[in-house]
Amino acid sequence: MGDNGWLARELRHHYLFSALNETQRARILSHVFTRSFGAGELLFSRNDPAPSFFLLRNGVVKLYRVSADGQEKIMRLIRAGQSFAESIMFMDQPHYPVHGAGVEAGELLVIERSGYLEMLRESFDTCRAVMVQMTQRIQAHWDEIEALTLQNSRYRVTHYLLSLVPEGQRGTVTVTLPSRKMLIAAQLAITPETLSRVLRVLSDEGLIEVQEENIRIPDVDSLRKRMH
Amino acid sequence: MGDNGWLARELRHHYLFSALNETQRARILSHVFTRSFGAGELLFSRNDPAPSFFLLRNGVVKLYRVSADGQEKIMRLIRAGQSFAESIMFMDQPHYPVHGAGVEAGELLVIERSGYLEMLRESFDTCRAVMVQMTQRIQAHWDEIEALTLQNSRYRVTHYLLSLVPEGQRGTVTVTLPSRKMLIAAQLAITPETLSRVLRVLSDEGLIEVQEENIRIPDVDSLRKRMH
DNA sequence: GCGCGGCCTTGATGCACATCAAGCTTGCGC
DNA sequence: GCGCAAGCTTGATGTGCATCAAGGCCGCGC
Repeated sequence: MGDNGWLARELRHHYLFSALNETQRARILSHVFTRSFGAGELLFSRNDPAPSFFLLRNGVVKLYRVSADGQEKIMRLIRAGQSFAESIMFMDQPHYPVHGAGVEAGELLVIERSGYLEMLRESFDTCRAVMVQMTQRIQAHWDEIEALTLQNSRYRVTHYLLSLVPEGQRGTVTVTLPSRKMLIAAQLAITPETLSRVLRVLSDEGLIEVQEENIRIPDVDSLRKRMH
Repeated sequence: MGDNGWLARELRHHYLFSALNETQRARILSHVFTRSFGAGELLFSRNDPAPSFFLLRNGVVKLYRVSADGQEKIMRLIRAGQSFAESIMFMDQPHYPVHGAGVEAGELLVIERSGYLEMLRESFDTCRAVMVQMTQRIQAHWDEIEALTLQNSRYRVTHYLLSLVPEGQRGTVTVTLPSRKMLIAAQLAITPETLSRVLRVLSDEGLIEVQEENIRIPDVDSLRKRMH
């Protein structure tokens, strides 16, 4: 991409690169380029051959699947600083397992699988960092599968709201929904109508107060107690 | 464990150990012991501190979560030769994220996290093998989340039946359900009643023939075509 | 200004699956 | 043999969420 100085500096703080030494990091730059995209632009389709994975610099990206009848489920919403599709590195026939598309225009780093993989061989610490990430991803999936099978929509919405509350916060908190309600519904695997209704019920019960995309939670603990 | 000769021989064929050299494999044995368990016996609970992961030698183990009202969702059913809970290796506060219990009595190898982790540092190939496994697990989770959100019970049951058909097989196949129908239902996140009814419908449509736990599929392709 | 499309809400209706309940079969202990 | 429990099936009923439909609000282009 030409201007490699700040790129190297930027990469230093991401777990995929932080454990590499300067030589390695310099070497990897030849396998990296940037790409910008618009809102709604398709980045890759499910089952496309996957030569690269990505690091999002700014904007928002959705990873999603589509059912036979066109319904869409967002598997993950990517925000600035997050990497995605790393796992294609460890497939022997790398293909993207989901669709990827822009939600808000932005720019991403495209990292070539083969080059990075070679680098991995030399850095156990980076290997370990990748595995830590994958483990966290697996945990998240289990939580989601649990929520989908063992819990109802009220639980899922409440759980989501609580996930927006800063760690360790108690008492009264105001959170801001990080995206349009439609997108949130698609993540929680409910319809926008249901999301709207659940928020209504919660606010009728005095557990939350909805003001546009700002949600005031008078008491985090009592919300947590009444998830079911 | 004393009798280490066959143990070393047994381990050689498992991906967690196959890339290690003899010295390493010998060294790891001091971090491994066996444990036998009965049907229904609890092996570990969700949130227990997790010093070890496991390799199942024989019997069947279920990994599951339980909802507030006692409903049980089987996250994974482990069979002889499979390892599980490896991912606790990469948590900084290792705790089991699910319950584990015997389904059919058997015996498992208990592998200490710390010892194995040290070994990993020395073998990129093993690292890579672990990452490949984790990647496959992640794929499977995405498929499951998709099935839970985008597909109905008929699809899930059909998909499950087709997963029992040997790779590349076409035409007429007979598969045997690998466990009691209750357990299968708990994996597919449906009730035994619904499973029973779906099988009934499929067999009324001539797509399958049910004979106890043996299921004859006259034509794999037409079953695949009529999943929805 | 006005019209239009996207997003959100609210209500009426529908449907897939769960729940509840009863009956059947099989295996096991006595 | 009998009684009993576990697993499976089938039918009747219930319910949570989706679907369908309509209306309000807001931003944008004309």
